Amino acid sequence: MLTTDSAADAAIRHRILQAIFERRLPPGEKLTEERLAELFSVSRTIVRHALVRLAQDGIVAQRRNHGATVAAPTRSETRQFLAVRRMVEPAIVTQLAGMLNAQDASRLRDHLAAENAARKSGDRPTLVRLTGEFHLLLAELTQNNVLVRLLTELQALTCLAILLYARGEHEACPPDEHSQIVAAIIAGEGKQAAALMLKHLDHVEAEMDLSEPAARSVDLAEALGIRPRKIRTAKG
Amino acid sequence: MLTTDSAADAAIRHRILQAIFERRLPPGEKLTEERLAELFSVSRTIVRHALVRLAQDGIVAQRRNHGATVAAPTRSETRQFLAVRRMVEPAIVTQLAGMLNAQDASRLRDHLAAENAARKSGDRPTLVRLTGEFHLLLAELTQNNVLVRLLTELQALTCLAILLYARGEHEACPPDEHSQIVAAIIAGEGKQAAALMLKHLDHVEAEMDLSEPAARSVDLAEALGIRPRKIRTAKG
DNA sequence: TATACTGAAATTGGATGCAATATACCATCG
DNA sequence: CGATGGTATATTGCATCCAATTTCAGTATA
Repeated sequence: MLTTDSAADAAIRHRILQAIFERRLPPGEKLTEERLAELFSVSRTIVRHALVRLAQDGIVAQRRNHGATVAAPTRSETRQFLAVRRMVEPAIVTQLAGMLNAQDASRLRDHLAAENAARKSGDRPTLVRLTGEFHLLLAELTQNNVLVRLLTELQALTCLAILLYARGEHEACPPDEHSQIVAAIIAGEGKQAAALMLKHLDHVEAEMDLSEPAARSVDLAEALGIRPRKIRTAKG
Repeated sequence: MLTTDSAADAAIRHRILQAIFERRLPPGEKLTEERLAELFSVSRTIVRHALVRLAQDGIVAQRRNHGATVAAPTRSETRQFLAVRRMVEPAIVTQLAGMLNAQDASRLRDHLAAENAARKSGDRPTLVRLTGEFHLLLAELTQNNVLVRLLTELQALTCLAILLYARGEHEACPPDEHSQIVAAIIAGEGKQAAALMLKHLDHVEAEMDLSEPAARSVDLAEALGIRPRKIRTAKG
């Protein structure tokens, strides 16, 4: 709205986001500039801009002289994302419960229908994408661009975190929680909707193992009483 | 944290943000790439990246082929920013009320002292900057990077909005509200802190005139029944 | 006098090229 | 056989360059 993008730039970012939502771009995946440039038939300049912007909101990580990779959020960061979501999303559904018109309600119902269809047909990638986009849809309905951008970012990052830290096989989002939330919103019961959303986010977090791993390889060496043997030899 | 910036890029963005906080860069100001490049003694490439990133989070507006200007949020957008702040900032102080250590408390007290000093000495630009940075400090104390980024953006945009829509001469933030909030946080009274923050944000909004202007020049032409006379003459 | 044209200057968008750095591979040595 | 060092390749970061577009000044015209 405020900015006029190069069309190609926006397209690249959208495709990368979609790929993340559908779990075809795993966290940590290298995003080589030239390779992307080929794939999208644009110059590296455009790709660079797209990557800078994705990096700006944390979707890709850029390390100097190492280029860009799909972000691999740490456990600590994941807890941060979810903390923010717990602040914002209950407030979103509270707001929606008081202002939803018929058309908005339809969009929500349609979305739930699409989720169920994907679940029944066993189309896993679509289901995962849709369950994620549910949260985006709620943000969109507030007509608040800041919220849309924020949730887009947080949803993508949560999606990546789930890939990294999910306990065993888990169903993207528990089946009927979305529909319960929608019901509360449409019924105008803001408090109830907020409570359900909070519980929902708790479930999302509970399905991940976010406890800090006790030891790292560094600690291992220490624990064994062995000093790392990589002694820096005289260099000059 | 996740990204390793070009030092110059980060410096440019920081300087621009500071200038906005201190109200030396008014909304709508043109940011010419080459001019910035000279000022910072870097190439346009670096400036471009900095501007893209600032545009990404709404601080500057980029219109295709028109370059970048400091953002001039509309009234509607301003209401959106404040809506998000009302969702997030009470939650922030609630969280802080339960986890603040002695060092954090000192930082808050020091900040209040600095604000008061600036107020007494009549150093207006510093006062304005500090009252804005108070909200950033709260975000920092949560040690949640997403919140820091979000608040940085929203604070800058609120600052710009105040310049555009303030009713008469107003004191950046009402004098003692910050100290009341800090007192509640340190006392561990989360509910109270949240309520005070909410009231504080209401005051910020109340000091602006955010009602939509009834008519625009566009409507004027229409209202008078005059078609814009710039009829495109045959071109080829 | 005010408005519409015209050409020049300024500015941006994007591509390309080069230097710096990291990665990968391979030979050498213990 | 594994580790180490060195070279070649690949990739990134950045500056510069060119085309496209806009803006501005000046001129002509009604």
